[in-house]
Amino acid sequence: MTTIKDLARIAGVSVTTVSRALNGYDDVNEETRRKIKRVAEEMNYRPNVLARSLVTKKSRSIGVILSEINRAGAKDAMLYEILCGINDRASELDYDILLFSTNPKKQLSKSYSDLCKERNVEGAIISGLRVNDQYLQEVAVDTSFPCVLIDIPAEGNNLGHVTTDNVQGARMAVRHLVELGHRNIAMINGHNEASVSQQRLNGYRLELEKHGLPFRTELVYNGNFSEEGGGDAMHLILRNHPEVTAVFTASDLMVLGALRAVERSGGKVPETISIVGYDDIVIASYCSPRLTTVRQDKYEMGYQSAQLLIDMLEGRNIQRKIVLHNELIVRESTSPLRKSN
Amino acid sequence: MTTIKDLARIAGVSVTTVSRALNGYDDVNEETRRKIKRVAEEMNYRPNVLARSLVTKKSRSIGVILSEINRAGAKDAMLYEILCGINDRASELDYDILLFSTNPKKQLSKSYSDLCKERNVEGAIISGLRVNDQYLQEVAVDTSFPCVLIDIPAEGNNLGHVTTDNVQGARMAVRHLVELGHRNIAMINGHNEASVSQQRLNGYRLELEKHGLPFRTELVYNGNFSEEGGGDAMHLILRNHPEVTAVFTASDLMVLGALRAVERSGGKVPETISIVGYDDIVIASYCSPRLTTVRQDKYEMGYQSAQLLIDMLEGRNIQRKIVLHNELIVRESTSPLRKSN
DNA sequence: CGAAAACTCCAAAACGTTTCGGATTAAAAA
DNA sequence: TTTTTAATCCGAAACGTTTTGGAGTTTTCG
Repeated sequence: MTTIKDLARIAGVSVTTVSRALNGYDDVNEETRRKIKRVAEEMNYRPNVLARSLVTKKSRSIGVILSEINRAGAKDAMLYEILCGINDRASELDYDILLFSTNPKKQLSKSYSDLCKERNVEGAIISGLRVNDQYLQEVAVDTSFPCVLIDIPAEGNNLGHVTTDNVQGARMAVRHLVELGHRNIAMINGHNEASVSQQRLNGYRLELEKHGLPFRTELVYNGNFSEEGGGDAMHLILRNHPEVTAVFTASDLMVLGALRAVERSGGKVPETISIVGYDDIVIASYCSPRLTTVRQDKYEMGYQSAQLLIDMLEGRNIQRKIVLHNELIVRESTSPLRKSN
Repeated sequence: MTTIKDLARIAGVSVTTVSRALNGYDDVNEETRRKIKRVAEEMNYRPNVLARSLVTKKSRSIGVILSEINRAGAKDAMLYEILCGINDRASELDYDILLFSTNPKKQLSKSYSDLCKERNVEGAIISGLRVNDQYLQEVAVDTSFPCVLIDIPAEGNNLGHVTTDNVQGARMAVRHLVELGHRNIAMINGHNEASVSQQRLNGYRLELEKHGLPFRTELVYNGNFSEEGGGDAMHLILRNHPEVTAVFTASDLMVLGALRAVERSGGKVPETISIVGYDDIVIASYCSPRLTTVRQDKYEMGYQSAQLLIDMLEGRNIQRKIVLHNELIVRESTSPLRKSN
């Protein structure tokens, strides 16, 4: 590897001058600069980022912490799309991405922020934390490290936050069902430690009340955001609440499980029961029936996260909270209430 | 940030001793070591990886170059699963992952290997390159940089290579169709610049010949690995070759498009035409009909890539070529040839 | 008891950059 | 002509580690 010293020697100038020439300072003669650039080109010189970062304290890299990035995630590909967005924007702005995984072993010995500091990333984007994760406290307290959280509301000095409007999303879903004539609408939620669950539940309640329908806690089941959990929840709903003709589900993945449960019980979607999901994952438009769902733009969430974090890193003072809108996609898993129900 | 100097000062020893104590050298008194460790703990000391790497020349990080990591990839989530595998193994072995994207702009100004050298990764895993990519030459010539290629056969000093047995996979698919009674079997392939396409085509031909069936080039269409391309190819097959009763397709994604084309033409899968896909992407088991396909273990490919690269980095002399087996998954998109065809 | 060996420790150099504070020379102004 | 100013350049320090090559003690052994 050729270093800046080699360049200096060959070009017959000092190391300082090479550095300043290559970095575009204006106290170097244009002719000298040209010569240095030529030599650098010829010798295929690449500055060593480690050395540079060591002195400038800027690594131009950001950490991406995706909790539970595992094969199961392939089903909804949510993390993938978020990652794509982050990657695209970061790369446009010439930042590199360090991917941190958090396997259980590490989690015990090293906190995320230690991980980040050690690796000299300038900031981090974090997704998939539960609201009671200990790291949240850590990050909120330690204001020295810039973070952007995805789908976790948190205030703090060096904290940013991007999410979608989950209340609005849930309301759209419920309104759609109400407009189709449904009155007994259950909900399959994720789990209580997810901020999005709390918000979607809230939206569900608000929209019901707006239409003068009672909010009944016994109609809300948690499916833990998993296919299996969704199936179990649906099973309970069918068994315990035969009056229910529609259910709002907090993720498409859970709908997939619910679909099976309905089938097993001899019912049919949407004929005997309407379901609206959340996320608009890829499978949603390929499975049968195709899912009516609330689309979240995961890619955009990633893209905006990267933008926000880098804005923060570079000292631009902008809105630290970004809320994206959702969109209701009507497909085949919902239909008007039939008299026969 | 507390540095090693701070520790030395507080602990009352030299910087050297702190370094050696923390790194487990045995020329430091156990009592001294304990004290140093205690101080380090108290001051929440984290070694600066930049500084360390600068002198050791080891960054304990690997680059992952996924060409075309974009939202479209969410459909098959292949890259995601590969990435998961890489991530899991790398993290188990305590390596960090630097994610490199290759947008067209950068590609022109900087080659992958420059990118890697500049960023001081010790080696790279590369996926998604076409066999005629200029970087392949680059990488084959420049033996100084350890690389593992996924699905690209290449020999070289510092080169590793993991793939699945595409010939065998294709043969299984075709044999399955033959055993179902089909005689006129078309193929929808990817594109000619993909190594896997070449191999699958080869497997298709070999298996046909084994069963005494003619290999007819006019029955092979390229669908460019895209849903749309698969649809177009299927359209042509249906129009030009009404005798065809089964098609082997080089990716599930293309099957999805083909399914639509069949539907538009008034046919039905598998009743009027049988299709077997490749990859076993997530959608394959959710779409309708569920896809008979050749499963590749993408996660394992990633996992093995990481293992192989790190073996190479750490000087272990092992087999540089890893070929995983595929598995035929029979679902609903294939059925025995009917007399009515 | 003296020499060798073992045990602890450390100063300084090195890694490849950037940056600070001038120094030298040439051009412009007085 | 002398003084300012502008244009170029450079030496040395700094970033936070690891490593080299010893040096000073203490222990062991003949």
